[in-house]
Amino acid sequence: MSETSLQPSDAEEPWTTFRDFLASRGLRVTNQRRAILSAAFEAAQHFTAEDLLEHARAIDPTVSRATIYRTLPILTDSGLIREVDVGRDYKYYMVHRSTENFKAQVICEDDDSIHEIDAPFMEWYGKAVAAKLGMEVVSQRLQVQARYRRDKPGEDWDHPGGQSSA
Amino acid sequence: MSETSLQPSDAEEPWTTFRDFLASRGLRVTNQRRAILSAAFEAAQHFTAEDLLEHARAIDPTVSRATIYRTLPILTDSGLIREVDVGRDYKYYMVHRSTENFKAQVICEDDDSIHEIDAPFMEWYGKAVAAKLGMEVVSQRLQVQARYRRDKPGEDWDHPGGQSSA
DNA sequence: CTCGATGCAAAATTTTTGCAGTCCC
DNA sequence: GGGACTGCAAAAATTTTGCATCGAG
Repeated sequence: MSETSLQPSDAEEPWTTFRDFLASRGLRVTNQRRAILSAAFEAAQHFTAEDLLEHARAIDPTVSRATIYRTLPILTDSGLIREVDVGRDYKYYMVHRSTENFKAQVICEDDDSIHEIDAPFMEWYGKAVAAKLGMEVVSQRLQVQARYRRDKPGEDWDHPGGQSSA
Repeated sequence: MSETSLQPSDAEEPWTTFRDFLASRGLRVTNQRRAILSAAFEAAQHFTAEDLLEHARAIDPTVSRATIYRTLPILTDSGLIREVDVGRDYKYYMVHRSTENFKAQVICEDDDSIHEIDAPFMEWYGKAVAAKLGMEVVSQRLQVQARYRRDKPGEDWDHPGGQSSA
């Protein structure tokens, strides 16, 4: 599908969205929040609170761990960031690239990279299942844990270039 | 509580499996491990390590928190227990009822109950997607977070009666 | 100015680990 | 009897919170 993966304008959109969201909640725009947002969107893959702290500090050294933890819920509420559970450890987050299409996540166990695949009918399926139980869908995800058959190295924060959208 | 509360044979099978698994690994059979296994299978829903400790102690008061944490990995390795991520807190585990069919999990946000629904074609889909990426599936899950439209109370450990398998 | 936001550090939670005693095989 | 297993308690690791100060609007 049309994937405007990395374009200068991409850095604008999240910020606009975030700024509007803050305004709508009567929250304030601060340098720390801006730095945290930027750091999150610089991440090629999922990240932990600690990862985010490190990268946000690279942008604004005054960012503290407490602020990271206080900002993360705001970001998830805004829909810009999403929680995911990759490994079995801490909490992981990742940028919510598209709100439009439902994506299946293929999580590579070799390098923990995440590939997002369009799976539109999946969304329909979830709704049907929930409806059968008399419920309504809040969110859903299809996660496939898999591993490469050949050694294709994955890209993380520190290894730019990694992009995955089949 | 009583051991064979649900079905007489149900209490046997997991234990046989577990015993064999322990033997295959050269691990020993202890009262604590037996109590922990029983407690896990008494759970109607998912549970945390702390929940498991409480219920295991009801069976064998000598069970310690450390042993719970040391046994949990063994249980997951054996395939009898499975990790799930329901809310956003601690680790949750639940009994791995069926290895046969792929199940979609409908997680109710109102009461955190989990309904497992057969979704066989989902498995096929995951395999296809992974194959397209040159990977092979290790495991997969479809989780649907939903909420009731009417207040249908959920069943937890202490509230027997809750069963869900559509 | 006003009140939200932040940093720091202490606290709260969940999970892990060292050690000495216990008990399965 | 040997070595795995356990309980206890201290330690780690992650996330939360109180308080004084700072800064956005």
